[in-house]
Amino acid sequence: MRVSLNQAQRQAVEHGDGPLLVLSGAGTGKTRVLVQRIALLVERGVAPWEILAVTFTNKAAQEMRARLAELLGERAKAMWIGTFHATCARLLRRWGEAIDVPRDFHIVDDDDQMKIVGQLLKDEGLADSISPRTLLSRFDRAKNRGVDPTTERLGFSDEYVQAIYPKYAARLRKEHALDFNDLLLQTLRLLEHPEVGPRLATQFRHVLVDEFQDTNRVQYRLVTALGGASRNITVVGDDDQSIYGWRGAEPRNMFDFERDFPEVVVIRLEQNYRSTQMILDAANAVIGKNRERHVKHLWTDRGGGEPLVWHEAGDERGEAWFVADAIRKLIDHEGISPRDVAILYRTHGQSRALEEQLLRFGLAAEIVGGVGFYERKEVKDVLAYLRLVLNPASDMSFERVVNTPPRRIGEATVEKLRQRARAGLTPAARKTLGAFVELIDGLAAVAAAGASVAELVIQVVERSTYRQVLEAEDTEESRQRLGNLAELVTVAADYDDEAGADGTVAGFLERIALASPSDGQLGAGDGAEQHRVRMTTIHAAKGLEFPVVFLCGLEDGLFPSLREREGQDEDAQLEEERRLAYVALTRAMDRLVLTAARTRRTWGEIRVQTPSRFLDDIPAACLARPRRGATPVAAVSSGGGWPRAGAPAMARRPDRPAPRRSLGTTYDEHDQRSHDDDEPSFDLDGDRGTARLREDRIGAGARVRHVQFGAGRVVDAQGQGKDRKLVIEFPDVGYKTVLARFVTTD
DNA sequence: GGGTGTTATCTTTTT
DNA sequence: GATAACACCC
Repeated sequence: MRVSLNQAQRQAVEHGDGPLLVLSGAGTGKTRVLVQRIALLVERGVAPWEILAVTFTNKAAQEMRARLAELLGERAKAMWIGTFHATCARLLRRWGEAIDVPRDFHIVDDDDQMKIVGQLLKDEGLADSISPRTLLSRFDRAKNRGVDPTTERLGFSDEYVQAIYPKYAARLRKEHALDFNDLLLQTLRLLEHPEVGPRLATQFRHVLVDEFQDTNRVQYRLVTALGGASRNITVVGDDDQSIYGWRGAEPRNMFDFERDFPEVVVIRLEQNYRSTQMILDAANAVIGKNRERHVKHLWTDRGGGEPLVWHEAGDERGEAWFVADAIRKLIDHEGISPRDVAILYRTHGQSRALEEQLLRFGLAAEIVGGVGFYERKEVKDVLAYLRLVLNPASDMSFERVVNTPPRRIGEATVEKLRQRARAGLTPAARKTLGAFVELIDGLAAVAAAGASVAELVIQVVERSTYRQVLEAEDTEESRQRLGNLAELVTVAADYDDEAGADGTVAGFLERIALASPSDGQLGAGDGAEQHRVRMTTIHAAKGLEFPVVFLCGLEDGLFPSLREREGQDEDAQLEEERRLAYVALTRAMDRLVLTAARTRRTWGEIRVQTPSRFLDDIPAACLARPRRGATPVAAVSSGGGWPRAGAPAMARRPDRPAPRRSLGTTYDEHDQRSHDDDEPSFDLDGDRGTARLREDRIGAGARVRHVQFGAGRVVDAQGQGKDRKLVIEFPDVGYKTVLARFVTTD
């Protein structure tokens, strides 16, 4: 760690009592400031347990704790360091009973929420009216602001919210469950409790908040309430990096803080220690287009730097090929470590093509986020067993596993139980249910006998016959699942080791509930991560830095995402995307490569893409691109090496009249040929171009074969691509409408 | 009640 | 392309 601090940093570190607002641009060393400041507070006599540091992600919390442990040793352990949600869970666990939050509450994740809401919608006969996801986002939108969804009077409240939310809340109460927002809201209520509130407000002599621009209204109130007594609140943030508006973040909180704490000392960190001037110039130019911002003057004494490389490939595989090839050469010829390289993208869906090509080039990737370990079905099943052992009254857990693995208890039986119509059960069902109850009782006995969490997990997998069933299946997938369950045992064993005598099943479940899926990623500590290129969404990359950054998928519609979002106007949305671009660009220390694909396959559909409008904002002098005709490889490495500053290239939109927002355009063969002429080297498989739009070629008169109905003749066809429907006359079954992708042409 | 095959839907982004 | 929901058949 750099020990020396610049003047502004020093001022922030040494600030004494009273509110402090640190406006810190990207790469200006805010984490260092926070850590040093906390260390100094302890040196000055503040007890570790009187310090509360709130971060946004578990990763950030872990890192902060680790750095403080280096400086302070054991004392770091007693500090309150965690995410908002983890901190609130801890407070509620300790004090929640004062406001009737049950001591044994558990936390429901998105999946559970969706299931509950889906079921309620079905019960009310509204399943076709609104999707659970939309409804949940409406709940959240109110709750993010501390408003009860049913009393919301500001416009977006509607009959569905009115109908379902009370039932949803009741359901959670019954299950002793809180959702993520409830954690925050209940803690806020706790702070209003006449006895507990004042006590909590004085417990922390110093409250410090990282990424303050991403706090929502409820979190703002939490911070000011928790630090209210001493007014020793330090908030650190950068409104240009506010990228969680969709989650209710209000960057405005930064200004409100100044208003609510007039004596606040404001310090600006503007010297960037991370990136070259070239990278900063590009990033500043992009963010400069935003209107709603506090203008900052980021500067660096790392002058110059290499221009950004821009490459547009034919399709996403070509893009991935370019990236993988470039990384391979950086490692082989320039001594770059895989660990120094990050591939960033807008959505998780982009990762697959990239990973495939990396593999082809012998490069291992660590994908952060995506389909997380704790979201796997088998893992959730076993966790549901644990929850059921803990709380036999949990209907949600019961319904999840009563027939998992299948033991002949079907929907009909479950429905009877729901109706409390036990009398109507068939004798067979009774017997099976009895056995299930015995299974759970047996597991409870194991737990009561003092088994470790890991042992209990093993018992669940064994006694539920999960292992036997998966072993009998013996497919690639079942082996994978078995492996995941083995991994879960390891995770539990780690927890046992760490928590020691304090470890409980409940503690284990809570840790998992609060962990983001990406926190469950494996491979930590085996040394292999040193050899892995990191791949992550831009959101998950916030706060990180890498010597070399590849930013992929710079295409309008993908990045910026132009997807409509309820409750946020288009301009605000675009500004947030632009901030996201700013975050992405400023992750890079030395080298930055921007890529796009002219066509991209999404949802099995090929679309023509246009380069991102953000590219237009990057000054031409900051961009280089491989010479036309040269293989893209040459530009990045090998012979020509990395492009030099002043390379005579600039980003241009394609001059063909591609419609700017051409998201619905289907791909055609001419397009493909012309692209392939451009970049013949990308065709590695030799299987491209075959059967691309096979479906569209099937029209009236075609002879086709269907797996079920046999051979037939097409009499009519409608739609295109994967949605193309055919009306087929089959000699045996008559006319049938069938999707074109389900028939073969012999 | 369960298995199979067909169809609809899906994607931002995270605690 | 993948997966969850659904319809149909045993």
